Amino acid sequence: MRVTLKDIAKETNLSVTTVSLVLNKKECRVSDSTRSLILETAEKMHYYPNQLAVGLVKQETKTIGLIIPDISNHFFANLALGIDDEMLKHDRNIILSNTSDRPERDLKSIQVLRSRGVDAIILAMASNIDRTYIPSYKDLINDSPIPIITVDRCNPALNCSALKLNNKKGAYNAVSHLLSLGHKNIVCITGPANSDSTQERLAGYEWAYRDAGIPLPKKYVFHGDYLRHSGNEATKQILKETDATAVFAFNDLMALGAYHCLRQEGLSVPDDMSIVGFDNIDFSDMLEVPLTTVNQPTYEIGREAAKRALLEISRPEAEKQTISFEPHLIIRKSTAKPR
Amino acid sequence: MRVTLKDIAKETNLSVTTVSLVLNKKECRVSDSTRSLILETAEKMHYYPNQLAVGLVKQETKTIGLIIPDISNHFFANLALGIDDEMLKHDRNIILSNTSDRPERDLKSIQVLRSRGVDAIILAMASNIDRTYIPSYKDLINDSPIPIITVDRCNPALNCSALKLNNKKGAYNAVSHLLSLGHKNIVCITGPANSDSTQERLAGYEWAYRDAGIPLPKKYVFHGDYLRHSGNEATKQILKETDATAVFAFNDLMALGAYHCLRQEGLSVPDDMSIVGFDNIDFSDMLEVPLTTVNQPTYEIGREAAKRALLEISRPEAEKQTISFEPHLIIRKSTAKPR
DNA sequence: TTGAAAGCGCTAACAT
DNA sequence: ATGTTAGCGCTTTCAA
Repeated sequence: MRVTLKDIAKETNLSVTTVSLVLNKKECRVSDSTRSLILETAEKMHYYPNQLAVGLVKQETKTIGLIIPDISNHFFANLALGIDDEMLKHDRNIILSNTSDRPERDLKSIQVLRSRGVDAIILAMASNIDRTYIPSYKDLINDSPIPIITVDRCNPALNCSALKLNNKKGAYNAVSHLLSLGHKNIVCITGPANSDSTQERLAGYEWAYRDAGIPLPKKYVFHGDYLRHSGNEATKQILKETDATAVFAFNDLMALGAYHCLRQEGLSVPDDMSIVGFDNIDFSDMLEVPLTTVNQPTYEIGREAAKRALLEISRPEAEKQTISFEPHLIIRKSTAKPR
Repeated sequence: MRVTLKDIAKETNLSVTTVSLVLNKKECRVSDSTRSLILETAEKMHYYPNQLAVGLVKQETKTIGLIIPDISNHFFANLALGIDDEMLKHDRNIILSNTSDRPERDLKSIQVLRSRGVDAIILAMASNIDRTYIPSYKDLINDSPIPIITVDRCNPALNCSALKLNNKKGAYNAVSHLLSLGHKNIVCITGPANSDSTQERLAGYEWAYRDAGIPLPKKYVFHGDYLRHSGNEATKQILKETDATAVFAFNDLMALGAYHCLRQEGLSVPDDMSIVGFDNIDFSDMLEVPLTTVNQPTYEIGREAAKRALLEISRPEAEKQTISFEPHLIIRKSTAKPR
């Protein structure tokens, strides 16, 4: 059995109250002599408080729930790191919940984490949420007794603060860069059609063309699934069906697939084909031809989400807020003038 | 305020005891009618138990602490995933603690997690632990009231179960492969000199040479720090100072650095130089020349660590155990006969 | 078949 | 300056 307040009280012949007061550094009352006596015996007996008990009475656990699709994904790992670093500063811990991108697990996790008394939840929702799930999310999130902050992915029906990259602007930047190099026929490799980010990036693509006053190519949408292989396949199709001079892959993994396909075909990047990615994962600057890509400040988003959670914990009446991060195009070697 | 047992008791005109009994599925006692009444009102009122309270009385929180150096590192992220997946099956959650590879944070985290009542801790210690820290680790870990399982890194002075890859064997396999291709002059790019894994892999290297009855090269140790850049620098040095035909990098990141250096010098892999890595990170098979490397079954190690933790929770008297994972060399395109 | 009461370890309002 | 008491939400003996 661990050492408790009671043990220390007994040892020092003082009351539990006094011990508690001292150990919680409430300066008031208590003489210096008792104070130091208590401090010493606590030290000696290796006392440390039972946070379960503290949490039970204070109704606050100094604990935050983090729900994400896949911790092994570079994006979410960095997000988690940002959150944890920020929480550490505030002596809070995070309880991790990995959903394998399954909506029903999002919902279950929210319940479980609440059961565990977390003070707030940071949620990166599953990507493939079909309509039928939305009401359940709404039930759980709108009017939640604790703050819930969504990151990366959100849904307009949800009444909660949200932090995410301005995907549309990111895509706009990427495509504008290609257009300004002189490319006219730029094609996309998208993510899953029903994902928010795909829609937003596609809108950014079209916006860039409109803005430049250049007509859209006849066919420019090639579907991928955010995994590398799909980038490879889509590129094959692109080579067969179009005379595109540039490819905008909606993430770096698919851009990598495109590289592979082009190499197989004996084509060179960027001489035969320019490529832009999205995400700026670690490896995009370690490639033989470093990849031009849109940076996602994942770690920063994590930190800001943590800060926002903290704020809403201390001020539950605070207005829900949507915080948008501005994308930044990193120009490397995979883009050049068409020849 | 959340719905409590008491609320349900009041609503149904039953006692808290009965409600608790039913909701915990203790089949005994209780008539079918009261049972269903309770079940229904619990459902209706959206009751879910306060795990803090449960934990307090049961002295078990169904919660596991995970202490790792860096969740954004592919290795630890996969480890965490394995652990979480396994824990999910057993309705347990993990509390994450990121240490930035700082030993003092390891120690602090152990305390904090205990304070939070975790039932066990899985610990991947900081890599740069100098002697002065060992006693503190011993104090905290040996005779810990809860099981502590170390993964990846351990220390012989610690009395706890440990899971890790057989690094020596991994290095042996890698170097034997190169030797069998006909390479005689194979050099290493190591990790930090004071790290366990570096020592073990170096021993494996030498073992392979001994085993093959081939004399060791005059100079074969080049120091790196497990980061990419150091692989690049070491390779420059290797080209200048040796006539090696193969490089064994102690991790994939440094192997990547070696690739870059060789390309800069206009040399080709594997024609001019064979390269073997260690870890098998995602990207090692996405390179222009896919990397031959030693696989670490990180996810599996995580799952096994979780299982071990569970076992020691249920049987605290169980003998501490050291579990070694057998490495597996993945032969890709970066190794060939010397020419 | 059901309930009362004690207690897990702690905090905080209220005495003294 | 210090102690008494109640209670956070739950489980669990023991009693009815």
